[in-house]
Amino acid sequence: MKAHSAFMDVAGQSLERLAPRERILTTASDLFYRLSINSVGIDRIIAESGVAKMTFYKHFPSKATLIATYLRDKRAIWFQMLATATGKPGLSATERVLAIFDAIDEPLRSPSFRGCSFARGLAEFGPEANTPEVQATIAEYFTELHEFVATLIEPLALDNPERAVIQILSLVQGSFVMAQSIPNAGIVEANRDAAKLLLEHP
Amino acid sequence: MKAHSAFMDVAGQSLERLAPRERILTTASDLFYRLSINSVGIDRIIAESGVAKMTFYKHFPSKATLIATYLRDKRAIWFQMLATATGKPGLSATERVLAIFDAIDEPLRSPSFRGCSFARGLAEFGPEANTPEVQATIAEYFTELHEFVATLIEPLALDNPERAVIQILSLVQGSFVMAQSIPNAGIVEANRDAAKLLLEHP
DNA sequence: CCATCAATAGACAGACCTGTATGTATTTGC
DNA sequence: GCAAATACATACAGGTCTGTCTATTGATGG
Repeated sequence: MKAHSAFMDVAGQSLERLAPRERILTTASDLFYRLSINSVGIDRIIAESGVAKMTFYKHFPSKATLIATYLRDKRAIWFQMLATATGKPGLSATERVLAIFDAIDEPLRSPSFRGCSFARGLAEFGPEANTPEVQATIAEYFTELHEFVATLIEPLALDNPERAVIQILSLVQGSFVMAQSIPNAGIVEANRDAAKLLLEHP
Repeated sequence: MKAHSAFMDVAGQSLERLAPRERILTTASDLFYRLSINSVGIDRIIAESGVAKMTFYKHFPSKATLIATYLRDKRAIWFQMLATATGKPGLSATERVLAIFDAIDEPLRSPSFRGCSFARGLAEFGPEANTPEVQATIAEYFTELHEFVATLIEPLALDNPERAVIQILSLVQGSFVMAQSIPNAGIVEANRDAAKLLLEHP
């Protein structure tokens, strides 16, 4: 199953030496995120990843499968990052929640930041779309994120934990949108302050 | 310039009796919002609005023009609603800000709610798109909304008014995203509570 | 009543879309 | 080194996309 041997001799464009499946996913991820999913065609992904069309369709039977795989990869990376940030030893329960904001601060300042892939996915593949695999992947992400934050908040023993979860999630998603519309402002800092107040206030 | 005479005799499907331009806009608005902009073609809008293709292109020289018009109409309706809600006489400065949440509560509970048209527009027409008219319309919306909230918050004479503006806007945009991902929850109520605390707390 | 303009119907161009088919070359495992 | 799997290039099918063109019908206003 391993696809590329050990040629670590020189640092080429990295993409050139990847296995076809990885080249496709890397290219698709870049294009889907920079532009949008519906506006990027299979032909372009095939051309830019330097892969034959039949190779593409061997790895991904349809574009919908590629999209779902793209989203699942994004989800894995994002939750990995979240788990690392919130799981650092020595943090208080409140600090674990606020660590979410610390973790997203830098990415959101990047000029290449284009928002939350899943909120954007929802914008393109809503309830009336005919892509159940994609819609299910998006729905699962939001459920999982909700549970993740609920678990973080639980030890705080708040009067209304569900309300706090909604507030934190809204501040996070709101940060993602705002970072695109008014860049270079202290958006995450402001919303971290808000989260802190909400968690500490009775 | 007037296009339809006065036949108010019977209440038909309302769309049938509108002038072509209005039929196009109504149909496009419905499809763009329910599905997405990129996934709805001109042909479908023409077919569903019951208009000839040349009539469409007479009123809207390109799809981009239609999109921009659609967004400008949405913006006008939305700001009209905001102005009405926040401008009611007898409200305190804080209540005026919170009136935003009161105003969005019901729409967000509707099963047909599909998020903020402009955040979704940003998802489809980002910095790398080749549709300057659309991108400019979206950017103007966010600037205007920012200014609107800043004006509402100004009389509160907060220590850090800009931070409060970001927080309120984030809670609003976050509400829009969350309402799609976990429907039927008290999202707006939770975020109204958050806004209240943020505004009243030092 | 007639000229003008708006709207209709429908064909068409050329590009792009997803997905398939047909061969050829290149790795890879044994 | 050789057989088998993998990836390559390319052409093609059938559909959809935006936008143009022609020709006809219908309403309006003087």
